[in-house]
Amino acid sequence: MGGTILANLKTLAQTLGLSITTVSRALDGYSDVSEKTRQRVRAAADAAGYRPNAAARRLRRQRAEVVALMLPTDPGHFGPPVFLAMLGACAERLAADGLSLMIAPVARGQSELDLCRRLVDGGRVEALILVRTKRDDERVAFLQDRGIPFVTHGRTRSPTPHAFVDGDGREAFARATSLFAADGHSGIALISAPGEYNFAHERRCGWQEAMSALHLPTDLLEETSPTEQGGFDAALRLLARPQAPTAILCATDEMAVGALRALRCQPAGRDICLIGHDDLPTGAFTDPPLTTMRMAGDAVGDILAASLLGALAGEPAEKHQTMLPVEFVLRESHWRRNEPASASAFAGISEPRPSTEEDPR
Amino acid sequence: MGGTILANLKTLAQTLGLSITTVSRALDGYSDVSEKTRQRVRAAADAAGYRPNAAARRLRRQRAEVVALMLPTDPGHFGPPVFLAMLGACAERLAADGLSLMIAPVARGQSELDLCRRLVDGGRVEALILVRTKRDDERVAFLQDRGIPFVTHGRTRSPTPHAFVDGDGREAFARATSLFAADGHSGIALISAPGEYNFAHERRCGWQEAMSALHLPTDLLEETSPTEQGGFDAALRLLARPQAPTAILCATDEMAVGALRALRCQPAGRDICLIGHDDLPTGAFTDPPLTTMRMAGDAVGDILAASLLGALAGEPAEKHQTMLPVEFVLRESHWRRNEPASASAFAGISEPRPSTEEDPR
DNA sequence: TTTGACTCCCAAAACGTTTTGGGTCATTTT
DNA sequence: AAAATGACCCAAAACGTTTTGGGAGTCAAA
Repeated sequence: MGGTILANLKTLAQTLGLSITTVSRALDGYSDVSEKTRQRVRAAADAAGYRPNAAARRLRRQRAEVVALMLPTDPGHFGPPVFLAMLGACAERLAADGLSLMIAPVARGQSELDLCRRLVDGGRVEALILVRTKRDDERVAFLQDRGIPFVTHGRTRSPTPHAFVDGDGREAFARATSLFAADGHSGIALISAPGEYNFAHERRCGWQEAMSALHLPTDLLEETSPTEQGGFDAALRLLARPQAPTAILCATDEMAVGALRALRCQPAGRDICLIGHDDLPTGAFTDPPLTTMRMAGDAVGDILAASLLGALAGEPAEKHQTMLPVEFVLRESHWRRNEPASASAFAGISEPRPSTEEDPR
Repeated sequence: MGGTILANLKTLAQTLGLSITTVSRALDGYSDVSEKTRQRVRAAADAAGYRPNAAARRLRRQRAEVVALMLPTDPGHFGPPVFLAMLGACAERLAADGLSLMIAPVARGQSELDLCRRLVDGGRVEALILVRTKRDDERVAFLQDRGIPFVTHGRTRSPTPHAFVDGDGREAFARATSLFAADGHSGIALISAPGEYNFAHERRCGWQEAMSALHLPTDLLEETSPTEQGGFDAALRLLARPQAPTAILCATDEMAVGALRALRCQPAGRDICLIGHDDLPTGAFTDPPLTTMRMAGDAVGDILAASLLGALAGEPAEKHQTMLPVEFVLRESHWRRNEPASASAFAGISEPRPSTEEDPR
């Protein structure tokens, strides 16, 4: 119960018979105040429940002490399951360094760049976290031009390097394609998300490169919105082709769930193999259970925060470019139902450690 | 384009040959600057990309312009599916009123009250959003004592009223209990979450009151942690009782999913009816698909923000106490598998509008 | 001419910190 | 005895804004 509503340096100084300067320096641990008075000040400050006023400190220090995370609100948004945990971990790590995490949703009809500007120009933020990067992301260019530290979740094609955390979707989709081929598939389709998104581009490249290396045609491609509906529609279109695929890769699990539903509708669809990406919890319960992939490393939020702190400390961007491996989560949708699962080429790959969605039995 | 890195009122004033005061007032639309100069100022400000420095403004105005949402990080956390959308909507609504939403996770080993104090005392926040309230929530008492505006997601037992948004879990659980009874059940169990949480208490009361009204015993009760594992364990314990229940109510879907798994393990379990609460997406895919309930009204985030703005404007708390009805989401887990679904008393209740998880067929 | 009203502008005082550039003693060194 | 060193402390300036309390003109009414 400190008593008074506000506790200033001024009131503290008056109470103690010291100057504001001395009180401030005492609390900040400068060496030019005696040990005795330092303790006296600490005690008084604690008793009064004193906390330096954030606005005043930020004004004087010219540091916002805030980092914003730009939250996309459009469909195919950043997937909930990991996201919230990531957010929490990130905020927690940042808080340990005196930084607050604020959520900046892009308002309807507002451009992401505008929001970026608003945040930076008002001195409201000191650094930014960008998710769902585009290949050519105008926010990245802007921030680099302005010299504002930032880290992205997902790479970009920016000529000047920047800090990022990303999964190796290209390698993962190439691997999945090869494994499908090893299982005897030759018509391997890709349901891709819009190519402007970097993650979609990478995954498509992985599929394309693997198909080319296998001398298989790369025309079994559908690009659609990264939503369940998009996946549903795209799968129907694939099935309607004269040469329908026997295996499908989906850029995201959300799309994969939609595709799976489409496959269940069509008699020819039930035998088609399918793999998604993201490890949405829902995938464990689809029919058949969805085989998928996920970025390894549970602490993406942590890495994001650490990289940002590095960028803030002026460390070179190259030191904070984290590529996380992508690991498979094998369930059932990837193997041909008329053959034993153990005969699949996928059966040879190493199993990931159990996910948190594990059956508690 | 703008040119210089910083744009002050000072530099603007110098450029225009005006005083700082005039520039400031012109931009704020005061009536005591001429229309001509106002336009001149606007133009110059826009050209320079001027935005008032947030820290300075906040210092002068003694307003943080920030509201924090305390994010629980412990198990049985706030459910992802609604949460992220809610967060975004809330932030968006607040931004429209010039407020930023910051995420304040309670760090490991830190008390929620401490965090509250830290936020308030440093003038870092102007108002707070509390989720997962306890019946006797120390944060509520603290904030009321300090006169800090806040809104909670979930009620509390606080003697002085405060703004909240909550679902009527008591009524919903009572109704579910009655409907189970109408279906011929007499052994209706409740797997409850810790009673210190207000939502858990309400739901338990609903069940208890309905059971008492029906002259049924209320000893088929298990209290456990609000996690999948908790639900799993509790269901096993219920099955092991001499008088096992024939129907089970679960305080949350997460617990219900665990319980469902437990029921599948036991031969006697497969005939037991079960209902959860929260409408987790996962529930649509469990075996059997989970019947559940959810808070109606898609715009909880919006209401939360609006109530907070009301509280900030000094409006009486009573004006911002929103009780949302809870609606059923009927799938399969609630009816006796050996009878037609249409024979169930549940079949008589009105169907909710389709959820976003609807099959796109 | 004085008075008042009205229009447009401004100097200066906050807001609460941090930091610069000393200042005042006492103690030691020349 | 004078000068230098060290240990403590402080006044005042900045950070960039908003707001208070006028001040200078102009014009119309007394």
